[in-house]
Formats: sequence, C-alpha cells, structure tokens
Amino acid sequence: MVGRLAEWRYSCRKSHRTHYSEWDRSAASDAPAYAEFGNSGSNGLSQTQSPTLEEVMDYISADSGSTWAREPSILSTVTVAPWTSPVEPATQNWASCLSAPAPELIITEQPKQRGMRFRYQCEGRSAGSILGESSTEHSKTLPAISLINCEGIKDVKVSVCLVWKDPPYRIHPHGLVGKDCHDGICEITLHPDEGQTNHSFSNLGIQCVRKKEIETAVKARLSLGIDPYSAGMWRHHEEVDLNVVRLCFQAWYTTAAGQRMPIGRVLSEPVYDKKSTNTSELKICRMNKDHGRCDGGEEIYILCDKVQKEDIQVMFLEGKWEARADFSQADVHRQIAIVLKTPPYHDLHIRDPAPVQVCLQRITDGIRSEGMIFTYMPRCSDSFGLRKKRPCLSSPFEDLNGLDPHGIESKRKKAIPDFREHCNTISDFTPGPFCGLDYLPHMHQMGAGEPTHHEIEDTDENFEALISWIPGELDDLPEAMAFENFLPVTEDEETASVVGLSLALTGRQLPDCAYPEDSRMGGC
DNA sequence: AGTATTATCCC
DNA sequence: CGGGATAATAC
Repeated sequence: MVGRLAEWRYSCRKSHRTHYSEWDRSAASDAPAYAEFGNSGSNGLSQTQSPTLEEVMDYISADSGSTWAREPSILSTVTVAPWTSPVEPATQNWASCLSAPAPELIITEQPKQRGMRFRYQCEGRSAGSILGESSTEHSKTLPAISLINCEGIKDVKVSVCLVWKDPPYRIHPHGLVGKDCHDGICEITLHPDEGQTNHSFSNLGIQCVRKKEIETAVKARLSLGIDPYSAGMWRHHEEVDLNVVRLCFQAWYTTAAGQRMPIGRVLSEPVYDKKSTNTSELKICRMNKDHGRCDGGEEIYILCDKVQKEDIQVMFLEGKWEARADFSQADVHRQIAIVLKTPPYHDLHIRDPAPVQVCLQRITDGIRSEGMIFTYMPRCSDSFGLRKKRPCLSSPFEDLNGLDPHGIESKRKKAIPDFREHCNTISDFTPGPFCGLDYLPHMHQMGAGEPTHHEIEDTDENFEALISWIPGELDDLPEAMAFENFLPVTEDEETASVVGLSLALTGRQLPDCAYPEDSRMGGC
C-alpha cells in the first residue's frame, strides 16, 4: 500500500510536478503520515484506487492531531499565514454571542468542473462562460450563491476571485473576466432587504496568464488587497498549477456603525482547464474492433482525445467486474491512439455474446470517459469452428465499389455480430496450428457441392491431418492471418485466400485487397 | 539532436 | 467556441 502511494505521489509529481512540490517536501519528512493514509479502511480514502489529492486533503483536514499540519518546519515555504480550514464559518463566533442566526454565504450551484477552456488574453475578452455543475446540453445552469440570514441587511457586497486548488489557497494568477469583472475578480452588490438574496453568475470566464506573467498578476491582485486566505505570495509562486482554480466567494456588509462585517468565505469545487491533458475530459473516439474472444489477448486500436501515456489506462467494465487492458506506454501513439490487448472476460464459458463497456481512465484522478461497447464472444463449441457457415458477401470487394472505398462506414456502429463469424479465426485452433498450402485444394474438394460455402468435417482425422502438417508453433501469428481471412467463400475470395496464404507462409506482406474482409485499420 | 509534450496564438 | 498550427520546452 505504501508502495502504491509512493507510486501515486510519483505520478503526481510527474504530471503536476510544480504544483505538488510543497506537499512532497512535507511528506518526505513525515513518511508515517502517508503510510497511515494507505491503510484506508476507516479514513474515507478510496480503497480500490490511489487516493486523489482531495482525499488526502480531506484526510489531513479531518485529522486535527496531524503533526505536519501544525509543524512549523514543514511550512517553511509559506511566507505568510499557515493553513486554515477551507470552509470556515467566519461569523460563527460572534454570531453565537449575539444568539442571532449568523449571516451566511452558500454556494447553491457549483461551477462545472470540466468542459471549459481557460483563455489567454490574446484570444479575446470573451473567455466563455462557466456553467453550473448541473448543466446539461439542453438546460444550462450557472454558478450561483445565496445569502442566508441576511434579510434585514441593505447592501451586501459579494466578491469572487480565483485561488489555488489546494491549501493554503493562495491567490491564483489567472483572472475572472466577464460580467461585473475587473482586475481578475467579479464584484456585485446585493440588496437582501429587497429580497435579493440569490445571485447566479452569468458570463464568468477564466482568463489565463502566461507563465512569465504569473508574478506580475499575483502581485497586482495582492496589491488590491485580494487574498482571501491571507496566504500571500509564495517565493515559488510561479510553480502554481495553471490548469486548475477554485472560485472563492466572499461577502461583506456594513453595520449601522460603519463597521465592515465579513459574511462568508466559501470555496467552490476545483475548475479544470479543458485544454490541459492532465485534467481534460477523456473520450474514446473510435475503436477498430467492437467484439472479440472472451479469453482476451486480442489487439485493439483505440482512437481517443489527447491522453498522457503515463497516466492512462483502459478499463473493461460490466457491473462490478473491471479488468484493465494490457498495453505499455509505447503503445500510446502520439497521445491520441492506444494499441491494447483485450483482457479476458470474467466468464470464459459464456454461451451468448457479452457486451461490456470500454472506457479510458486517468490513473491519478480516477476520472473515466464514457464507455464504448465491446462484445465478448463465446468460444466455439466445435473446436475447429469450421462447421459453421460463414455468411456470404454479395461481392467480396463490396467496399471497393465506390460507396465506402475506405471501409469507414462499414466500421461504424456495427450490430452485435454473430459469434460464429468470430469463431473462424485461426487462433481458435488451440494450440495455434495453421493450415498448409496443400490443405486448400482439399478444402476446395470438400466444398465442391456448395456454391457459396465450403464446409469441412470437424473430425479428429481432419484435425490431425491439419496439425500434422504444421512445421512449428504458430501461436503468435498476427491477426491479419486469421483463418477467416483465408477461408474461401467465393471463387474470387478463394483465389485471394490462396494468394494471401502463400504470401503469409513466405512471410511477405499481403496486399490489402487480398482479404475477403479486412479487419485491420485503414482498409484497402 | 531528435522526439514528445505543452504553451500560445490564430482562425 | 473548437480545432489546429506553431513556438517553446521537456525528455
């Protein structure tokens, strides 16, 4: 467990290196604290995955006895104030003295955490608009707050600024732009005495600064007194994580005596930059295969939105069952494609096709993409897989006839395939034999009576004859040499198969169009 | 020095 | 906006 945590920390450091360095430093001097997180159980951290940073934070904040939350030495990089609670009812103390319900500021609609891109100044003033978390494609919501127990107050000033995702919630160099925004913050005045206690923020955009502007931006904000957590400037402030912010809502009112009273200080959930690959939404765009053998090990290509090769896994899911697809970092191509091997299905003896979900999952935060269906096929009842008839194409090269020359359409949204089709692959011939050239005429003979199909008796004799011919172990033949690709269906295909087979046996590249059905990407 | 990723800028 | 080209950095 400790090892896994260390691994998690390592990956965090890699992908958010700058941002977490403060914690890394702390943790280095307090290994036992980390070990304690790893025991999960009652501490609320996930048991099935590495804990997220938030979880660790929650754990820390819940653990008042933690030495390193108070230990001055670990705060050596902090120039101003120590850490304080994220949601702090600032009004609690005096309110209880007055025995009146304390005025409060609450977030009634959190900002949507993902999906909006931070914009540079050079991209224009309109930096988009942060939506509410319950927004859908059809109904938009906005981030919103509500003032509670403020009925009698005339003016309440509300201010929103951006802070770091993590304690001590320093001011963030990025700024808010849009309606009611200036100097990177958004300020409005509400009149609760007139019933105006709610507000939703429309047209709030996040404008990002360039790295070289971080210091200037932070100083500018601090000089305006914007620093809700009095966290000040960090001497390594340029190490801020520029891909995530939190909105910090604050409110004040002025008493009759002219005293300025704070009402609240509330943090939103983190808001992540859509453009950054370590926080963006994950998406599978296409897979080259939507079904396969239930014992797994089949190669599949997935095209996806940009991912980070060291922080991505592909999960196969069905209810509580989860299996991770097998691939290495080298199998992630330019961040947008993954070549993987399917994991075996949990039941190798299924009788019917079993559809499961395939999705991308980021390792560090556990976020998953939407699933795409992949259907596991039963193994064949006849070990040869030859008894089954194979459906006949109207034309073996249908795809070449103009409508879909690249076979793109034909790969889209296929219906759940008939598992018999799947059974015809040579890999069903455990232990992986291969048919010899001289087997083809034999096959032809046997199918002579059938105009569209050839069938071969699944007898032990035939099987023995087949495997006895084979020179050696051919377990690892590429999928392109699947038996179905060589099994003649029509005269044309048979010719193609003979060509294909002979080429395959001589180890030469097959012309794409020699395949009755090209199962590889790209097509003819 | 070359490749892979990220940051910025453009449309 | 979303997509993508290009400059700038990181391995």
